[in-house]
Amino acid sequence: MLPAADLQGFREVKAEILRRITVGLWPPGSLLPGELALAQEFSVARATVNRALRELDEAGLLERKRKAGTRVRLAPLRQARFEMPVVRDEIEKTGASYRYALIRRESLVAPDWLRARLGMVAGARAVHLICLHSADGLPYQLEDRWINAEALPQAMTQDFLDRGPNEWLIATVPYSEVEVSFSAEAAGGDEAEHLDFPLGAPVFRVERMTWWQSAGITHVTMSYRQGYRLTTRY
Amino acid sequence: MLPAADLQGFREVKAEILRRITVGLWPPGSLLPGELALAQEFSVARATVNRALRELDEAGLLERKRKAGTRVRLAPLRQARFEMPVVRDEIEKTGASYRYALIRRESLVAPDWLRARLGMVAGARAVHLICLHSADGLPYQLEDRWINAEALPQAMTQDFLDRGPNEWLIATVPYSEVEVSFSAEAAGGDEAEHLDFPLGAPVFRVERMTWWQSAGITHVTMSYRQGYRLTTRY
DNA sequence: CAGTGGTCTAGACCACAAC
DNA sequence: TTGTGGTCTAGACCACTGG
Repeated sequence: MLPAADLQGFREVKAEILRRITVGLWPPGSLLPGELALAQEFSVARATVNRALRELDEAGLLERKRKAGTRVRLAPLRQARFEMPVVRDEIEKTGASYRYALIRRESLVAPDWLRARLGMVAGARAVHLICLHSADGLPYQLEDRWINAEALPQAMTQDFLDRGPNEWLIATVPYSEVEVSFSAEAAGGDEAEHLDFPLGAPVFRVERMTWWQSAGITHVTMSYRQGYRLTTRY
Repeated sequence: MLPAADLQGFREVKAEILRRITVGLWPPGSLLPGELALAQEFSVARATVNRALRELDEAGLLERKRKAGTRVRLAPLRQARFEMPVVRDEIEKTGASYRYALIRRESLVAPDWLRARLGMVAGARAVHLICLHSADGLPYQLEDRWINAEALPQAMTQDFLDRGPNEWLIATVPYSEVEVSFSAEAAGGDEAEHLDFPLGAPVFRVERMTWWQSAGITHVTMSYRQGYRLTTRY
């Protein structure tokens, strides 16, 4: 091994370890030197090496076990991370003008499927909203939202005329547990009408449920305009 | 404030801080005490508080600036993280049997769109593969892959009959820069035929490009069987 | 049982940005 | 200028787990 120039911070240590993996010096499955050995080689404290290794582990490149040591993963864990901003920000970030419109608003007894998903009691009431978010006047996202009115009674008195329920919820519920899923579906009647799709055309849908303190808060289905792509790089 | 029971590790500190945010003690936009103050309150070292705050920051809940201090984000950054395992693992994890089949294999001059995407020179050759991955005999994923043969000449001599190009690439190219995107598209001829879709039906597509040391390696479009959903929780 | 990673501590210096 | 987070260090104890 070449004489190791002294590295400075955990970032450099991380980069050097990554380099050794990419050039094949530490092939998949191989055992890395212990933290102490690496710390001595790089002339840094063990905590510095630890942070570098921990971040590479979290990134899915390494596999660490006490006593067994640190190994390069045979198949690096492929994981993708997406930022999911509020629609308004997503649109305004592109320079387009944002417009919001409430299409339908109704207050009713929660349907069975919603009660099951959010864990609501029988007979519980819910607010149902349909909203359209547009970019430069063109339909961008159709939002079909249900809010648990037992958990959030304030939702009953909101008119949601000026801003979308998403923004209102974010400002109202401090923090929540979330489940998101993506899928491709055939456009239904509402989507066809408001997003200007042919009926049955492919729609990119994002479905999200959120809980707060173990109470189901809201369920939303967001359908995007044609050609929408969710992209990330890492 | 109630007398703070002494907390033990960074996880407990993190949980306590999260609790104070969720119950509204530290509302969105508010300024948290400094690391030193928190360390004293919880009777831990500043490094412990630092790690707790750093992780909450990475999770998108806090906003930290030198000199300005740590604030609760007005709108918590919503970010979703998805595990994207190799198809074989994804299928076998459900208990289903995995089957791989090579449908087409051709070696040709890279088309313009591919050259543009991967940064290949004019006239560069590429290997084009179409593969089907099945679960319990049912079509699960159709893979349409291009490999840059200039960057990976070994791809020319691989037959890809026994295992998918994805697994071969993972074992061959140590590490790469990746761009992933998700979209909903209308099923084309290949998809209709091999995934047993009606032509034009909605298909969930994942597109991925990878680079290694700034050389474009591969481009792949993966189309999933009907009903496929990508789900995550956080 | 012994080696490895996981975490904590106390103290320190520095960089940045608000004032 | 000065306060805050960002990071490093040296040392320590502990928990898990492989041999």
